[in-house]
Amino acid sequence: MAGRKTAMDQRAQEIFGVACRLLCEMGYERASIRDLAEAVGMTKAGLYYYFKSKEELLFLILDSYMDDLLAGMEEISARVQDPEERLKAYIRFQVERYCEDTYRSKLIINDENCLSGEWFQTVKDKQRRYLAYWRETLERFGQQRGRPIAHLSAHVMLLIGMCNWIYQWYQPEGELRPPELADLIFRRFLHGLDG
Amino acid sequence: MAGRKTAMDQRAQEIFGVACRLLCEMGYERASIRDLAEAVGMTKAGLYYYFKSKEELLFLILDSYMDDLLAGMEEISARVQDPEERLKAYIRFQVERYCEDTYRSKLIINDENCLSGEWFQTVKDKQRRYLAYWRETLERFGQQRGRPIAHLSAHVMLLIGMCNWIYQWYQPEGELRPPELADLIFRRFLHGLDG
DNA sequence: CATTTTCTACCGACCGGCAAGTAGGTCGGA
DNA sequence: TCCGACCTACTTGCCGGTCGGTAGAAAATG
Repeated sequence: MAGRKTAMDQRAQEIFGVACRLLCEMGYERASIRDLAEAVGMTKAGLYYYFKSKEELLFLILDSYMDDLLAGMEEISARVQDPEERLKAYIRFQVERYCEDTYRSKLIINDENCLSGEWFQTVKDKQRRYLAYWRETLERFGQQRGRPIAHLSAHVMLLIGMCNWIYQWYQPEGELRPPELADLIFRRFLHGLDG
Repeated sequence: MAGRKTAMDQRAQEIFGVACRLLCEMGYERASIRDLAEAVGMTKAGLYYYFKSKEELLFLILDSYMDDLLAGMEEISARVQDPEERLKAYIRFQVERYCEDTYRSKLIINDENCLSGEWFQTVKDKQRRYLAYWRETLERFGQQRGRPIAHLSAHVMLLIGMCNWIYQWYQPEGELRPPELADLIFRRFLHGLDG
C-alpha cells in the first residue's frame, strides 16, 4: 500500500484495507459492494465517492501490490550484487510479502483475471517486469558458476511456483517460521534433497 | 471423467465437457448457465434436466477429477514399489494430467472454494487422500536413503507447488515437452541446480 | 464578527439488467 | 399411450451503478 498511502486519506485507506480482506476471503466475484459497504459501515453509494467502479477498486489493490513488489525487488537488486545472495533475498522477500500481506498476495493469484482491458494489461506488464528480475538473476547465477542454466524460463517458474504455492498451505504461525521456509526453498532449489 | 462415463449418457458427457471448458475459461462465477446453454445449443431450462444446480455441476466436475487423480495415484502405487521411481511416476502423471485435462486441472485450483458445505468437504477429503500418497512416498524415500526428511509436509507442498504452478505458465506445445518437464521437476527436486 | 457560499463526505431511493431456478407444456420415438 | 428430452415463459432476488439531495465543516464575503 506504500505508494498510495500519501494520496489517499485515512478513510480511503480503511476502505481499502477492508476491501482487501473481503475480496480475498469471498473472492472478487462473490463479494458484492453491498458486502463491502456493510463491512466498512457505509452505504453502497457512499463507497462510490472513493472509487469509480468495482473493477477499479480491484485494479487499485492489485496494481498497488505489484508496485510494492517491484519496489522491493528493485531495492534488493540495488543492495545485493552477488546473484546467489540476491536470489536468496528475493525468496525471503517473497515469503515475507505473503506473510505480511496475505490478502493482496492471494488476490493477485486468484483474481487477477477479473480485470479487463487496460487494467489487466497494466498489471500483467508489471508481472512481466517482476519475472524479469528473477530471470536475470538466475541467468547471472548460472553464468557465475560456469554452468549456464538450460530452460531458464522453466526454472524461473518452478522456483516461483514453490514460492507462490505457499498461499495454498503455509501458515506463518506453524512450526516453520518465514525465514526458515525461505531458507528451505532456497536450499532445495539449489541442492535438492541432497543438500 | 472416467468414473462417470458409464452412468451418464452421451449428451450428458457433451454438456459436461463444454461446461469444463466454459467454467475454466470464464471462471465459475462469471460463467452463467445461460452461457453454458448457448454453448451446448440448448436452453437454460433444458440443462436442469441433467443437473440440479450450478453448484452441483461444479461439484460433479471437481469430484470426478479428484476420482481420476486418485485412481491414477493408486494405480501407480500398486505398480511401482521403489519410492524414487514412484515419485518420478507421480510427477509424470501430474504433468500428463494437466496437459490432457487442462480445464479440470485449472478449475480445481481456481474454483474449488466456490463449493460449499458437504460438497466442499467431499472434494477436500479427496485432496487430503491425494496428498497422503505424496507424503507417504516421500517419507519412504527419505527412509530408504537413510536420511529422513525434516519438515516432510512442507517438502510435499514445495514439490506439489512446482507441479501445480505449471497451470500458470506451461504450454505443452512449447520447446519443453511434458515428459521432459516432468523429468526436470524430478531432477530439480532431488538434486537442485547442482544435478 | 456575522452571514452567506462552497465543499466534503456521505445517504436513501431507485434503475435496468441479469442471475439461478421453476412450473408446466410439447413432441418425437418406443 | 407414455416417457424421456427438451422448450417457453416466468418468478424472485441481487447485482453494479446512479441520482438528487443534505448535514456540517470550512472558506469567502460584507
